[in-house]
Amino acid sequence: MDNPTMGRLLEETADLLEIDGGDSFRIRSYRRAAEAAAQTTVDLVAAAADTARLLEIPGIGKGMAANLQAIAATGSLPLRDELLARYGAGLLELLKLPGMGPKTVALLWDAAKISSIDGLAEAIDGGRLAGLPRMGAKQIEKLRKGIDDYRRSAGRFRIDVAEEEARRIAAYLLAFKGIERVTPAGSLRRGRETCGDLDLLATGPACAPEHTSAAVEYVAAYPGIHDIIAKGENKVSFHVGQGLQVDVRLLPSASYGAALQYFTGSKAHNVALRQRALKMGYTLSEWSLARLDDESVVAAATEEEIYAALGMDWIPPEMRENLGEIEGAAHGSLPRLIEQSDLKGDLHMHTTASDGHNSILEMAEAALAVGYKYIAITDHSKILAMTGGLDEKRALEHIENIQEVDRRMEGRIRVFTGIEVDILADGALDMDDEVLAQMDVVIASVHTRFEQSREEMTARVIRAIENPNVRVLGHPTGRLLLRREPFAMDMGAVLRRASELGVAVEHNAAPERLDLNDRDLRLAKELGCRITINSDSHDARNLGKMDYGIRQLRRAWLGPTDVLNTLEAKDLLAALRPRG
DNA sequence: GCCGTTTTCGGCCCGACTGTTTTCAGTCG
Repeated sequence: MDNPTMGRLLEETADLLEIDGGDSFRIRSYRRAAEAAAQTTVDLVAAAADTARLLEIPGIGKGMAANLQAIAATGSLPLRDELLARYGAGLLELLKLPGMGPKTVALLWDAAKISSIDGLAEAIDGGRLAGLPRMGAKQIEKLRKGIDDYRRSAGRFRIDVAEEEARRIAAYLLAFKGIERVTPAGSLRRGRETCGDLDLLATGPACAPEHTSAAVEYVAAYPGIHDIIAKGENKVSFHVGQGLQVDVRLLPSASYGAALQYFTGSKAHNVALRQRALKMGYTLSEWSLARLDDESVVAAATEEEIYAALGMDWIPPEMRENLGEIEGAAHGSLPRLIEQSDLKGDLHMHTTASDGHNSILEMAEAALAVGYKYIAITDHSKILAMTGGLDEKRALEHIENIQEVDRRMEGRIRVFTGIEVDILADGALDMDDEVLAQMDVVIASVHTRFEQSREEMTARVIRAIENPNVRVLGHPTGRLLLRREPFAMDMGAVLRRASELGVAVEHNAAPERLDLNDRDLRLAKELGCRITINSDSHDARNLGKMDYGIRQLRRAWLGPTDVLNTLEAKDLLAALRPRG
């Protein structure tokens, strides 16, 4: 079992304890320990034999060390099992609904024995919630909408979750003699934000036709399998623990390229490509590109050969949505897409001054190690009290501390001053202008939710970016992927105003956020909006982890010149909207 | 349940919003 899984068990135990009405400080301990388990670099299973080693991890005491040892030994935690037996796993799922916390879950359980999302939906339809404490018409309507949203997103998995699973399975497959290559296809390869299922293509001598049985058995023995859906000659389908469906296909290397092309999609891209093939006298399938007249194979082993035979440049998977890439590839006019190595800095990160895990110096050192030329330190402002957000006095002190580190780095890396200031309900900023005017990078972000109409939300954000101190609009849509609906606003109007003002719009690279969706990013590019991609790191170890965000930018065809933080440090501040 | 003392017990991130509450509980960031 890996550390994140152990952390998840502790986190679920905390949720169950909260539903159970347990001591809030004990619950917090479980959450802290869950976080610690997920974050630590210590291999917990290996360390389980050595209690002292576990106790060195902050947040792990004697009780939690025993819990971790129990998990390492048995794969489960007695307290969690006991609570699960009492309440059922459905309650954990209920907690995922927006506006649904442990108290409400407990109330629904106590008063109506509701123990799952389906049960809740039935109770709402049957009118059984009316009359319960705190269950007015509005509340019930909110729950109904929450269920609809949840069901719509259920079955899809965040790209980083799917990719992590793909990595684990690929490592397992590659350990088999005769499997030489494993490639994820489908929406994961195209870099979509979420994946409905996972397509893994494997090839090598063990995948040759009529010799696959040993490899098929090996795949079916993957330890992470929850249940097997289908097992055939060259394909095994199964669910893994979290419900993700995985299809592993074993393919001969001779047709690997054709299969990769076919299973990468998208459907629209493939349809258009096959039409082009037909016009040229070919037929394209998952096995090969072949001549229509004598069925002789023209290309099949690699994607490059196939696209070349169709008179096209190879197309990066992120572009394969039939949005003009086929014509571009045929004319040799596809743009060069941005790559991680183009980035020279990161303008959004947190330190221990608010809710980050590392000091300014540690962030600077980590950024240097990643190869950046500059960073901006942007801790939260005071309204986010829970994060230890900065008030004016602390913000001014923070500026001095940042400048001190900048001096200490002696030009090896520039450390810019900054803040992530919250946009209040009326569009005012959560900090005095005189203080903001002293910052290099002022990111204005929406965190706090108000019941606001689309018009009010749009006006709120536009008023904020009109403040002359604001240089970047931070994670603009407030999207937490698969969990909450976005702040509803007119993104077109916001992006248009931002481009007029010269305010850069951030694409937050954290995989749970990925703020701007494909459409927003294409619109931003169209409008000539300045775009910056930032990690929003709360931990030095996340600095430089931009791959998911970069892939979103690539999906919108953005190149190095479209993104601000490909600039050198000396050009960056000038390129940002002039201050004040 | 953890931690750091005040060294074996008491503190543990806080403030704002929504809906239902007629004085506040629950959720969120």
